[in-house]
Amino acid sequence: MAATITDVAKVAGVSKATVSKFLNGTHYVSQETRERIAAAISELDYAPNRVAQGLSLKRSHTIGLVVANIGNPFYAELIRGAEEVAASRGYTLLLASTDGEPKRESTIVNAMRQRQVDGIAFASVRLADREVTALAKDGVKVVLASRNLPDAEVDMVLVDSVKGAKLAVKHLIRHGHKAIAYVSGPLSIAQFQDRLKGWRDALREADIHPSAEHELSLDRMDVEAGYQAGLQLLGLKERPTAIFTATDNLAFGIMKACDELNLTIPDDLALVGFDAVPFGEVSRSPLTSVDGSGLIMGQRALQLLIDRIERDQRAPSDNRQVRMVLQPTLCIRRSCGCQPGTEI
Amino acid sequence: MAATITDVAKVAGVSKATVSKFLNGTHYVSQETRERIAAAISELDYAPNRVAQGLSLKRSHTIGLVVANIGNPFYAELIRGAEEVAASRGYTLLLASTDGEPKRESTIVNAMRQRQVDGIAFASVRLADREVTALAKDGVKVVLASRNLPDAEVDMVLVDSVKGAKLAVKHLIRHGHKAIAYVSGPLSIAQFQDRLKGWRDALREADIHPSAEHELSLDRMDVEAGYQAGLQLLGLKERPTAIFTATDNLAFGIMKACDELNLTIPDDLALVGFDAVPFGEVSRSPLTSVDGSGLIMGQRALQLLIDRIERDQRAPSDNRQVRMVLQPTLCIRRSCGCQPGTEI
DNA sequence: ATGAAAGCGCTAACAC
DNA sequence: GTGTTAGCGCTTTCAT
Repeated sequence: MAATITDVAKVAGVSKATVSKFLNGTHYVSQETRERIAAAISELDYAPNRVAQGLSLKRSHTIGLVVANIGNPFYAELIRGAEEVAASRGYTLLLASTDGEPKRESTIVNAMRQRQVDGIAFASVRLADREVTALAKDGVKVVLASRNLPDAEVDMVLVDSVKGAKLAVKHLIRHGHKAIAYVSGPLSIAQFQDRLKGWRDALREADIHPSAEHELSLDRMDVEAGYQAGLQLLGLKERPTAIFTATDNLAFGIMKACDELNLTIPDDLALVGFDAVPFGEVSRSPLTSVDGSGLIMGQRALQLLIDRIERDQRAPSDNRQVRMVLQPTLCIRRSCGCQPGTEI
Repeated sequence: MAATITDVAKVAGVSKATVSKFLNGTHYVSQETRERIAAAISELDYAPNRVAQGLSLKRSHTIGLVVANIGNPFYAELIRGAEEVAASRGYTLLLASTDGEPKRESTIVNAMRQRQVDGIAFASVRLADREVTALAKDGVKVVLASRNLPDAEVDMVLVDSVKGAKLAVKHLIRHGHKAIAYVSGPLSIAQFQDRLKGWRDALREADIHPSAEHELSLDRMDVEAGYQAGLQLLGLKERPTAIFTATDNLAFGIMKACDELNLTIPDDLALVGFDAVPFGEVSRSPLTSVDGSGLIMGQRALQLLIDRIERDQRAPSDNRQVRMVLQPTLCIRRSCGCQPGTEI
């Protein structure tokens, strides 16, 4: 149905090779034949078949993006950023979501490799450091977005989680809180470890010793999980007066729990999240949150990845690993107890 | 680097053709050679190159999904549904977002065609009916998800918007409201026209004659747009006591406006949205909304599309167009004025 | 400056 | 049952 390079060549009265050269500007083509080819192309409405091109060139101009859960607004933002730079640089995204299942993850990686993606961006890794490193060694260009595998030898972009958590907790302390709980995502994820550390450090520096019951780690990070955690925490004898959560979704769940228990935020409970998803602006109580910039992370990750892919074209096996760490800021709204105009 | 079918053939001591036959189960292969091939495959860790396969078969097992804006949770849900069935049926998704720009849309379509996608699912079309029809005639399998192009001859799955809107407005009327405004997305989109019609019909049936000022149509559908609309509507002398919005995002914006004006939902203003995105559960006021089921729409759309793609393999050019229309339900929370336990 | 030919990895007749 | 061959649409030496 669609025209091929052979059709164009025929119509223009030249060889496929010449058309190809014209198309890629790789060799000189005389003014006259250039015009004939151009005419043929527009006459036939020809567009190169990227699949064939890919087979020949061994480059698909396609990048795999794997996220844990598209429904989580943090990933949605990240995808948005990724898609934006991919498109602007002539790549398209193959999207897949793991739903947190490690098994799905390797299935996905295989599927992507078979499709000859030029690289893979992971916004979700359950794979071990060594598996990721193995991938990279195997020639697959990899970048980690918002995930920290300390020992994996691949590029990554992440937010300084320790610092972010300290920002959050110190802010809560400044509001006068002492009983500040931490609700975490899976501790197998380094970023959540870091946030835990930030929480601990901030408390220690203020000479506060948290009750063991106030440190909770969940294995999911959806609203429902946060809700359960909220119920648990708020049912304690020693009830926390403030909670810091590892992600906004978890904070939203806590809001739901407060709702049910007729607790008011921030009066009965102060709350600070992590990610600063846009939606926090219109959540039950406007959510104060550490800005992890999903959007920017998605953008940077793809830039890094594409840079590496294209660099590798001419200077194969360049091994400088880059770890880009973004500085977090606190996005202050009202769930922390601040009043408009009188932020502290 | 990666092993090819030729390598496998060599190691197994057979021809490529035989390996291919084994792989696709398309011809009989003797028990013995089957074992030799299997051994070779696992020894070499071979996986077929889908690009080469695609070139030969003219099928990429890839489907393009184009949405307006990934950041909108409605689309996020739709993508989730789409990804789920695509993956389960062995396809992967090429994702692109238009940001509402019609120009980006045709760029995207071209890019996807060059990549030989087996079909395209549009969750966003600014293209005219005839362009979409042209695409279909041109052999591209197309499905519309949550978009209604009345004259396009392609499959579509959508929610009954007229009915959904009536559900919403009647509910508001039952709550005693008479001054019920409608905040719409772009009226160039048929679904929003339908929601407008539903609003009008419901009012007319109740013998209510809406003020012209209470019908607002926006050209974007983000929270910010809703916020502006809210400010405008709530600044009116004849202030509405209830608002029905064409999408949840718009409703969230209105909540923000209420916040700023110190208006309480549902006491000062009742609100009903459309889409029932999960987040409505934890929005400023739990949002009552027409359930448009983004998730289901994404699933169904991909099923339809894949069915058509695969059907077309054996019975080319089957032209029965299918329009699947989902029945909306009202997801009652609290922004409409209902109390837990006493829904009306 | 242009063309002929081989090759990318796979499938599909058609022989044997 | 299995192998030979040609071909999918493109790029790329290597000649000319």
